[in-house]
Amino acid sequence: MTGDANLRDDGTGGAIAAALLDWYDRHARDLPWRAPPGTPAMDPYRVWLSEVMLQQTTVAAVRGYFERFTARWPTVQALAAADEAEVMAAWAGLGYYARARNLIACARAVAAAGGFPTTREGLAVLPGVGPYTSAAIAAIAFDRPETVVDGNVERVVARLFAVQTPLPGAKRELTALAATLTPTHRPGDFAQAMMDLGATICTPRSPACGICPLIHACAARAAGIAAELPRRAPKTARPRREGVAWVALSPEAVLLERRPQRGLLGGTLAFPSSGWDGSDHPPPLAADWDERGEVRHVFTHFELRLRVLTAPLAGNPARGEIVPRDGFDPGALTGLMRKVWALAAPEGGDA
DNA sequence: AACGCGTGGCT
DNA sequence: TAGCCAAGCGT
Repeated sequence: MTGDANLRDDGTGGAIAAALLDWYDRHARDLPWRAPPGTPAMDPYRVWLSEVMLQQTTVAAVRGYFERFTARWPTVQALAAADEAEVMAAWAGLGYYARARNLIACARAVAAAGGFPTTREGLAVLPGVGPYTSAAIAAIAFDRPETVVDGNVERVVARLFAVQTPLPGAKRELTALAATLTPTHRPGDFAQAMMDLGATICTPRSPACGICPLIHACAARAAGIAAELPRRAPKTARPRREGVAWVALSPEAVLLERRPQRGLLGGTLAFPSSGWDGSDHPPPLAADWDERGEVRHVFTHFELRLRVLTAPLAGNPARGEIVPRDGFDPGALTGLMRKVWALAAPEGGDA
């Protein structure tokens, strides 16, 4: 139960791993995709699915999606056989939709190969599986001593070693330092412990150093600069874009379209729109459009103000697809398009 | 090597 | 309110 077994005998690294694993045994968060501390290997499908969902996404946001996905598609074979539009609809609202497209491609490649690769190098070839995710699956699902470096680990390591180099340039340096800490025993628990520590104690703004299991090893704490690390290069301002969304509807149907596979909101279901994403379209329908208000939405690299117009759905639209109202689920829309629907819908948002 | 890519919670 | 940040990847 304690972290005293098979420690590396190279001094600091082993002692830090031991202290962290001991803390993890007592304080590991209870998460739907996680086995109890000490469990040697976890189902690679669940590890992969959760890790892809967690890319740049909070635990709170992922929980429900993970439960729904695993209930509906319990195995990678089931997911590989799923209809693409159904997977996109199930992913809708979670963001970064290239992940959903890569998820399908990855599931099909894995199912065709008869299972997941068991090494970091083999995993890193899969679509949507990069340096972080390949190391995480190798460590957590296959008990390999790989070093997992996400935003939490970068912060914890920058503080432990008082690294002053600003991110993202410090990435290589921090990865090398993190590797000196990785134990050969329980590498998956160690990786998850580092991320739990970063998420709950070694937090960005005001770290709870008073209850940190690594306080005696932390150079930044000793220097009184823990909250200032990691340093980051200044960010560029976020520009504002403007556009229009057209919602054509009748009592029986709504006009929707599938966005191009690549690019912004690629492959998702949307109302026809223009002027904000590089496109320049006329309205999909010649009509007397009614102004319903403005939606505000913040993307990673720009802020959007989208005017929402409605009109009766009649005649032959120049683009889009006429979808029956009883076959239209607003839950299958992205966050942005849900806001558009909330303004346009006759009864405050439900289909 | 930068940049494009969503969304929501917290301060 | 406006900014910051989150279990990153692909190009």
